[in-house]
Amino acid sequence: MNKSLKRMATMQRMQITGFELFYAKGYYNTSVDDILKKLELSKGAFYYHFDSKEDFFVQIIQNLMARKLYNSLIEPLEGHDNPLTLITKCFDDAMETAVHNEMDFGCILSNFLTEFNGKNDIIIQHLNEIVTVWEVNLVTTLQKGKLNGFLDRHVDCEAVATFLMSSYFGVRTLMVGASPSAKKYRFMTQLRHYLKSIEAKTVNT
Amino acid sequence: MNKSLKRMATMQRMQITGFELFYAKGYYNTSVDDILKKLELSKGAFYYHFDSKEDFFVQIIQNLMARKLYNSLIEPLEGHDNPLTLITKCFDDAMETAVHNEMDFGCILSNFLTEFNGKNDIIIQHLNEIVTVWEVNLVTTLQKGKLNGFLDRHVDCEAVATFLMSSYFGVRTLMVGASPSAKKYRFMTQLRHYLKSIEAKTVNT
DNA sequence: CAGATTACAGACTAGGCAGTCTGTTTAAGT
DNA sequence: ACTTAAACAGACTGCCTAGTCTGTAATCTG
Repeated sequence: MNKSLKRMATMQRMQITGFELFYAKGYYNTSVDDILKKLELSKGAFYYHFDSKEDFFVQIIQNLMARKLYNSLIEPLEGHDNPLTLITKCFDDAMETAVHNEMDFGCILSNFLTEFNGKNDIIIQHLNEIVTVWEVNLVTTLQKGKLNGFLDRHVDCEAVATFLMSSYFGVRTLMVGASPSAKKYRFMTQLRHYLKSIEAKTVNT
Repeated sequence: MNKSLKRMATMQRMQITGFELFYAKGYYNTSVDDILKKLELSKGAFYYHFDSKEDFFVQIIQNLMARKLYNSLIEPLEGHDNPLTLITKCFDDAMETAVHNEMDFGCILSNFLTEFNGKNDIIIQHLNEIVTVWEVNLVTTLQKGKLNGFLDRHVDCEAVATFLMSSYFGVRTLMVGASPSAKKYRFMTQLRHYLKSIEAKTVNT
């Protein structure tokens, strides 16, 4: 096997396992040794490939978390359909995996934002970058929807994006508690209510 | 000074300082020594009054967090006015302190729920108790509002409560990032939109 | 095949952690 | 004033943690 390929493969293996454990147990609550034990690798291997635990996590953000966000919350919004329909389906799908997945610990972004807030500004910056990517995409999608006549002309797309992100972060936190599917259902009914209120008024045409 | 009074006073001092540090730095990221250093007390004092760090935190939940939740999110909803107006003002006030307070690290409940999820079931149980108190109160307030003709007859009060709690948890997480006051403003405009959509339709009377 | 570089292994260090234990001071009761 | 228990002080233990360092096997290169 090519050397640089092997290097990439090992680094990716480490990042995937690291991501799983960090997500499940939290960054500060997961030791480098925990990750290495699961990988059956040694300290030497880890610090050969990464400068520090922090550097390791930053790379996980950029490689794995960014991709995950894109797949679940950005890519589903592409296309020229009604953005409100797309957003509804996108949120529904994202929450559905949470309902059926025992290993779901809430919204990845939201969890880590909470964990690092006030503790590690560098990591917070990297996380905020991803949040911004989502926000920008949401706003763009909404604005396009407005141009295409799906949204009411008076809606503030940035405000809608903030509200949508807030509610999604929050419901994912609530869903880790009891009866996630009931909470999902309740949430979705109200989300539809809200989205309907910013829909283009067909009466006006 | 009476002995039991002194005991209470010391325990309360410890809990207040512990709460501040836990909220700012997280439970797992705050050591008992950190708290004792700020208090200028010793290990002996701490373990004389509390069984363990966990026991200490559970008491903080029951004494300080429960009270804080009541003051900021439950008590303001009392009365026979329009619950939608009360909720709007309640959220606005709760977020306003966050805007002006440098030491705001998001919603206390939401932060700790995230931190302990999957790590400490006992503490999660105690936190969920408080969340339930909030939920029950919200639902009751909304139902009363429906009876009094402020809400549309068809609204699902439990779903509204879930949606409100979600959005509040989430926006508090978002607000710890950049430009909290702008986010607050955007959030509030959309919250009003949403609440208007579940208002009683005066046309029907 | 020789030598150089890569990709690890694992012992080790220094510091932090929750919790224990023994001792000392303070204050209440009599 | 003497006793007794409460309210601490602080050294100590055992364990965990991030990161270092030296050694070694595997692999590529000439």
